[in-house]
Amino acid sequence: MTRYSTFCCIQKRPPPYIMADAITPRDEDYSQWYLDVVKAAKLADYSPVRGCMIIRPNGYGLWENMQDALDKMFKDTGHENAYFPLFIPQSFLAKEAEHVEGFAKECAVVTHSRLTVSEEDGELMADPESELEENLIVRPTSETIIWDTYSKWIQSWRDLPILINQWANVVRWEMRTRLFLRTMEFLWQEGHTAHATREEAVEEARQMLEVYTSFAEDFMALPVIQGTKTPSERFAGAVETYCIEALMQDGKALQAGTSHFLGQNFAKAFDCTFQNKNNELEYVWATSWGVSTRLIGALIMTHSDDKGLVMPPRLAPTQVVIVPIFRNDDEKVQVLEVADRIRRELDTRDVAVKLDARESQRPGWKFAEYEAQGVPVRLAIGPRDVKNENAEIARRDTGEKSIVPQAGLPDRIVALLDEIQQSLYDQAFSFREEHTTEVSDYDEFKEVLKEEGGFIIAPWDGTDESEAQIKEETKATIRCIPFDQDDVEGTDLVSGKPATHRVIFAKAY
RNA sequence: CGGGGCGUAGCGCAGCCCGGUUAGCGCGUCUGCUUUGGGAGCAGAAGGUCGCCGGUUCGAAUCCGGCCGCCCCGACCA
Repeated sequence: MTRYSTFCCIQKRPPPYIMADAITPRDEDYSQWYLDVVKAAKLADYSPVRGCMIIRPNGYGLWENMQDALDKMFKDTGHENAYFPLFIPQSFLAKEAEHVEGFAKECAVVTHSRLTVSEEDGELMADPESELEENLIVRPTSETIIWDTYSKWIQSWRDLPILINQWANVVRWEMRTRLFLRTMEFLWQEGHTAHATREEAVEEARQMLEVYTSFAEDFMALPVIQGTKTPSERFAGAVETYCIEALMQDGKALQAGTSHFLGQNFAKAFDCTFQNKNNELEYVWATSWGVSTRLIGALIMTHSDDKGLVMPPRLAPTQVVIVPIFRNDDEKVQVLEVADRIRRELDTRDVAVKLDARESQRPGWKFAEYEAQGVPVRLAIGPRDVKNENAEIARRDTGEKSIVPQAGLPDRIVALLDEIQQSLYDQAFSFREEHTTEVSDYDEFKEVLKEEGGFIIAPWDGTDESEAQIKEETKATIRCIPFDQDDVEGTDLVSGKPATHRVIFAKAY
């Protein structure tokens, strides 16, 4: 159908030039590269409070698109949104033994309700008179307040299941923070469901892991491996934690989403029972599942390059930017007419398109700026293009540029966005394949870990001791036990005992 | 909590060792003209209680003491 299907590359990559926001190359300092990209792409800023971040419009736009896609998937699987409070009575957290142990060390505690001016030094201080009768904690996660509530909502099997999600912020007082990857306050969604049977709850937890997998792969272009967490990596209070694990460009693993089968632990802690069809009183079965703004960190570290952010088209707040080029008013009128016509055409095709007609910045500046910000496709239209009825297309992922006719441009762009989406996935998938190694002995394990990192598949005897020893000696942890394991061969790397599972080891974020 | 680094203009830094004109440079900002197909050029301008408190001194960004904050690397974690 498309008459002009051949892209002609008219120019190679431009030589490096001095950039306003220089980005440290990845192979020089990966950690600094990440911070430079976040800054150059205007995703986030540091806040006056250590460990917190200001999410800028570019970053928040990404999050909004993630929310839209996920929210639709949650609704399609029967969930409803609700909102539970930020403040939780301190006593609630103590009710589930493992849960309190897991979170007690990182809770922000509210002890007073007002400020007053000190008589001694005139400084503002918490008013001693206003000390709360019971401390409040800022939610690190909402299981406790939700199960307190569910215990009031649920009496009968007729009240089940409850399938609720909430979009919220949570606070975990972290020692060491990194923008998006680990911040003291972060945005997330947390699903909390209540079920009549164990089977149904397990099925729910597995279903939501599938939802996360689809989201990661189809929207983020992020290939992930599904599996189960080992007991040591399990969520505090869960019976089983399922996860999706992704591999970043530096060879480190990142947990991209978790889904927990909570058994009856929280039901017991909050006395949440129901009468079943046999007229027996039974504890409710639970799940919880979440993904956070950390996914933005995953997205950055999976696709971006030394020129800045690379966004997958399906999540990009701006998918196409049009940069007009002109030297005088005559050219301006002609160029903008064409540029705006193309903008409208793309708009009717539901392409998120932006025409940047600002005259305060020059075209070259805009090229660099949108590349740093990761906009998937750039169209440049100048006097030559008006005359020849062409446009210049540049794709962010490969840097490829081509001159194409204006006729049929919307179709071409829509197809190109899909192509870029797929190409990003393929590239990330190949990278993961190339950096996944199967080993059978400990020396080989250490060698691979040291030389190239990545995912290392190895036999494990299922004991905490082996896992702990390997972590102690190499810093690598078991990221997950992949699903569907039949015959497991080989022996544990350190104990030499017969393996019970083949697991994925990696250094992790 | 350990190790390292840093606080001087909106941002990035120099000056500090060896105290002494009016605290300087780059980027950015503002004005004007020329420019505009890969981060423009020239000319001019604005912008600072040198992190905070105290001490030494005729005189402190600089020396001394204390405090505070932030970033990076580790231990802990999504």
